[in-house]
Amino acid sequence: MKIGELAKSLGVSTDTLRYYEQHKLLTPSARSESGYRVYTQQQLRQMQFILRAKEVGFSLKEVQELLQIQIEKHQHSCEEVKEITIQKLHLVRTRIEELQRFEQSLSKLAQRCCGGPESADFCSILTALEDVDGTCN
Amino acid sequence: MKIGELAKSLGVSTDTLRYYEQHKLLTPSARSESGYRVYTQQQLRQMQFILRAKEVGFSLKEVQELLQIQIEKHQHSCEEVKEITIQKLHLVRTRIEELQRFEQSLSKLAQRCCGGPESADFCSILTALEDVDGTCN
DNA sequence: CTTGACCTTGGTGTTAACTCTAAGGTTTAT
DNA sequence: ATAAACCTTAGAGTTAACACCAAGGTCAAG
Ligand SMILES: [Zn+2]
Ligand SMILES: [Zn+2]
Ligand SMILES: [Zn+2]
Ligand SMILES: [Zn+2]
Repeated sequence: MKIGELAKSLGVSTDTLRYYEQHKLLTPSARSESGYRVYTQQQLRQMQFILRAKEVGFSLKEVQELLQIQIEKHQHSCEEVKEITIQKLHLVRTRIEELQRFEQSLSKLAQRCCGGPESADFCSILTALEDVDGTCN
Repeated sequence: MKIGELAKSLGVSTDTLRYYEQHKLLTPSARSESGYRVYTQQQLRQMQFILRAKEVGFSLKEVQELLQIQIEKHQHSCEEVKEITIQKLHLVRTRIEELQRFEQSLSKLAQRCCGGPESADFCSILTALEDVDGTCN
């Protein structure tokens, strides 16, 4: 398989594949005489692993860790894998909480504003942001 | 007020104030003879507005829009202000949903892995990521 | 009169995950 | 034989919101 074929079958760009190579996520199995990258089913499966891990929310850096473990499975433990997953989970939850605070504040602000066509001179969103005690939250 | 005093009273760095100036969020009211930035109560209030808007989740670009409106209030409508708020709200909600999907997937993965000290040869997290039908979600 | 704390400008560095460009070599089909 | 489609490399650009640095000017206190 050449890079374009692999890219097409995965729905990613050739740039992405070269980028992953640079970042040690996927190495072609060989080069052709003319220097073209050559991939096998093995690499296809590895890319599928990478893409699934990304879908689940792992960053490329984390995917790299997981890949390393997956490749040398018997030198690593379940504990290790679960640890990475749990850490990511905590991170995601923290971010969700932050965004939920934003959501609370924004929806309260929006509720109080009439949203009408009159001038914003007394807009409650603006006054909430202006006043020291503006109840933004 | 000089930049250091304003920074301290707001709990931000002087770098941040200069950055905001570059990005048209806050202009000092004047310069001293020696070229120092001079700020008044007016700028202090404007910075408080900016910081409150940021706390609520607005990006600096959005804050800039809001500031423009706040400064020329009577040339703008409640509708406009509410629109910006609602748009941000939608964006935040979309992001929350995405993260919640991540959370779902990750917690299911984590639940299925025993997390023990044995080798990861049969780790269910890895197999879920490997298999085409691995139930990652 | 000399520290030391403050101020100035302009510039680079950070993070993530690509995307795009330029300048050129290779393959395949017509 | 030539155009289209593919491939190569190295490097720059994107976004957000600053942080940090160098080289130098300014100001108050002791
Ligand atoms: Zn109104
Ligand atoms: Zn309003
Ligand atoms: Zn296990
Ligand atoms: Zn496991």
